Amino acid sequence: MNLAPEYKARLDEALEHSGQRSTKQREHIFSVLLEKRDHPTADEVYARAREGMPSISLATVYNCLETLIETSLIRQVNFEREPTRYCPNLTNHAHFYCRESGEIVDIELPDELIGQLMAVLPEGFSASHIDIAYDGKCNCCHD
Amino acid sequence: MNLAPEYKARLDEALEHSGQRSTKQREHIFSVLLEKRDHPTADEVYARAREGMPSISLATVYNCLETLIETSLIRQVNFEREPTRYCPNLTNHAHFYCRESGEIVDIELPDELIGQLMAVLPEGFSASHIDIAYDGKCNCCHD
DNA sequence: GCAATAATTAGAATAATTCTAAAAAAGGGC
DNA sequence: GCCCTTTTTTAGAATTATTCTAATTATTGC
Repeated sequence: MNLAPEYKARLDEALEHSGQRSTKQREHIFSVLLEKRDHPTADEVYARAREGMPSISLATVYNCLETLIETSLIRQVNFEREPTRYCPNLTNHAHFYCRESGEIVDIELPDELIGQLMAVLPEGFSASHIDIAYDGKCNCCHD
Repeated sequence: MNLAPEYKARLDEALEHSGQRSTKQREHIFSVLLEKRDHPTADEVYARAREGMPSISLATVYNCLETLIETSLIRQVNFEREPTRYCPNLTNHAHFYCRESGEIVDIELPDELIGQLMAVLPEGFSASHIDIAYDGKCNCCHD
C-alpha cells in the first residue's frame, strides 16, 4: 500500500513528463505491482488493489495500468490469447511461460543478445522493443 | 483453391499422424494460407476462404486453424491484444510488427541465435518454442 | 478558493473467440 | 457401394477481457 519515496518520485516525474496528473489510484496501482513482483492480470491487480482501496473500480485499474505502460513504468506481457499480464521489471528480460504450472518467469537477457537480435534486422527496419516469450516447462515442473 | 500435391500429402500425413480426418474444409483453409503468404486474421482467412467455398462457416475456419496449429502445419502470431494472426512460414523466424503500417514482416533468424537464446535459460528450464516479436518501423515507413 | 481540465466510476457495449447441439461427412468393415 | 460409428461442420448463442460513455469527483494553476 505504501510506495517507497524513490518510486513515488519516479512515478511523479514520469507522469509530469507526459503531462498527466498524480493520483491516489495511480500511486496505489503502481505500489500493488511493485509489492509482489509477479505477473498479475488486470483482475488480479484489481483484487489486490481493493484490499487497500476498496472503492477503486476495475475501469480505473485498466486506466492506471494503461498510464503506467505509456509512461514506461511497467511492461505488458501477452501470452497468446490469455489475459494481459503486467510486469514491473524493467530490465532487459524475456518471459518464460510454463505450460504445466502456468507460471511466468523472468529470464534475464544479456544486452549483447539483444544487440545480436537487433543486428539481424534488414536494412531500414528499426525496432523500439523486442518481445521474447519462451514456452515450455519450468524447473519446478520437471520430473 | 488448389493445394499442390506435396502440401496435400503433408496435410494428410499430419492429420493422420494426429488421428484426425482429412476434410475439404481443412484442405481449403490450408491452401488459402499457402496462397498468399502473409499473416491474416481469422476474419481475413474467412473472407478469403469464402471466395472458393462460400458455404464455409466462421466456426469451421477457427476449427481448421486450430487443427493446423495442433499439427504444426502453421503458426499462430499474437501481437498484444490484437486478433490472432496465422502464418504458414515454418522456418525459424521472428515477426516484426510495424507500428506505422500495421504490417507484419517475417525476420529470418539464424539457428545459432536461437541456440544462444536457449542457452541463457536457467538450469531445469526447457523451451519447446521461442516467440520473438519486434516492434518498430519497417523500411517502407521510414522517411 | 475557483475555474478549467483531467481522472475516476458504474455500467453498458464491443469484439474475438469458444461453446452447444444438431446435421452432415468420413472411414472401416462387409 | 452401403451401413455404422466417430468426427467434423454449422449457425447461432454464450463468454470474457477489455473499452467506451457520460456523469461525478479530484487535481492543478491562478
